Amino acid sequence: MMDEAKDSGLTRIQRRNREIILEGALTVFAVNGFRGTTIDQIAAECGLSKPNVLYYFPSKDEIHKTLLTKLLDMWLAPLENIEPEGEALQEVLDYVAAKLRMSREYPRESRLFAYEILRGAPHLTEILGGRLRNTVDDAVAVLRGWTEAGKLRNVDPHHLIFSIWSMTQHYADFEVQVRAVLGEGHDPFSEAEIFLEDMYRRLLTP
Amino acid sequence: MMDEAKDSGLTRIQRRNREIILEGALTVFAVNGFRGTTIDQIAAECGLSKPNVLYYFPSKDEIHKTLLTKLLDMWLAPLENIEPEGEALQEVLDYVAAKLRMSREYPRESRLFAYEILRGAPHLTEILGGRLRNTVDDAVAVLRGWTEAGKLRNVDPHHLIFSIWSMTQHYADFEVQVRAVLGEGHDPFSEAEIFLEDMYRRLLTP
DNA sequence: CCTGATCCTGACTATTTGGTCAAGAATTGG
DNA sequence: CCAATTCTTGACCAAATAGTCAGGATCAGG
Repeated sequence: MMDEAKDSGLTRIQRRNREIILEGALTVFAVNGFRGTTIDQIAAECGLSKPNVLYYFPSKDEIHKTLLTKLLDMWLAPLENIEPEGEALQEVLDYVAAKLRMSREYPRESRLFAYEILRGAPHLTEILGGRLRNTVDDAVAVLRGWTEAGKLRNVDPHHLIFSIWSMTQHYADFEVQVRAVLGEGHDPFSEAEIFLEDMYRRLLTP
Repeated sequence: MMDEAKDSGLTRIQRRNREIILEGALTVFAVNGFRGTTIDQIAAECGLSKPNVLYYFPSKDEIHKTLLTKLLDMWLAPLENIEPEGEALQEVLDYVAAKLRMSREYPRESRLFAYEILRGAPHLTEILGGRLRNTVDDAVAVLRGWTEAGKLRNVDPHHLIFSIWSMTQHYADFEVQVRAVLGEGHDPFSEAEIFLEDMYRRLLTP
């Protein structure tokens, strides 16, 4: 077997089963967290035997790390897609909307990261201070540029980003609470969309 | 031994040791979550033996539940302290500030709740739909009143509350991330205080 | 259809962990 | 100062859990 790039050295079956395992593991980790998840649960979730799961991944740790790094791109993409040449306010509003949409469509990913950060991010330490920080720094620079050009009201760009993260992810991570408080007959996400658009428009319009 | 109210039926030693255990358990649960915490860790944290911990509480579950219910009052107090007769905007700003201060001073409590909600809140189900929801409903009514009286700009009161919760608790729950992104030389909480005051003032001023 | 490689699993081990218990140590009240 | 009560713990148990392994099933290429 040759050892080309990334996935190329893998059998069809390997590719498929690794995918199945990551998919199932994501579901279980998102509900129970790392420590609360057992390999048996993952195996059951994907309809494989436990030894079979461990045939494709050497350990529970490895499954978890693989998931986190694999999903980080997706999670950071909207921030990287901010277009410095775009219309400032609209770019931010688009980012907020994109982030909220991700919380709605990928709540498992949101929870996976939430659990990991809560634990102190043992599997993400380098990334937090490295790639993530760089990405944020870039975005911060763009925001500052817009502010200096008078296109945005002057607010602390770091905390602006934190606010967007926390508010959008809240609807995925704390969904139980949100639903309990709202009761029946609410669509948290579409209400949030309206609220957030209004909020950031008001906050950032010069 | 007679069985009067709450704590009264307890020895001095019982009161003291239960307190020590809850204190130590809070520290450990806040870092590792429920499933990630072992009774041994709790025992070590408080300098007691494991059987001794289990002499004062029948199970790990019970320690956790006791902590959650005990701390819920504290956690909800600021929301209950909103004064309908007060000056609307200032009341909300005070609430935000109080909530942020709690994140700074009681990060363990914040994380304890965050972990619990993330898990789906098995130890808080009744409370979420009961007491919490009522408290929020009351606050929502007050906010609506202020809005109708023209004292606050018209925003969805539920989502206003969610936004305050998520943004303030973010600084406790996701502290690792916040610090990694900001780097050295920042005081996240005092920066957040400025940002949040500005944000909510702007959002809510009619 | 044959053979070597890949895939899969039942049975197993070692460790961790929640919880028990009997017996000794300390404390309390009379 | 004595006895009853309360407190503490070493030793233990049963269940859960991460991970192993030998051998059988399946598959891909020739």
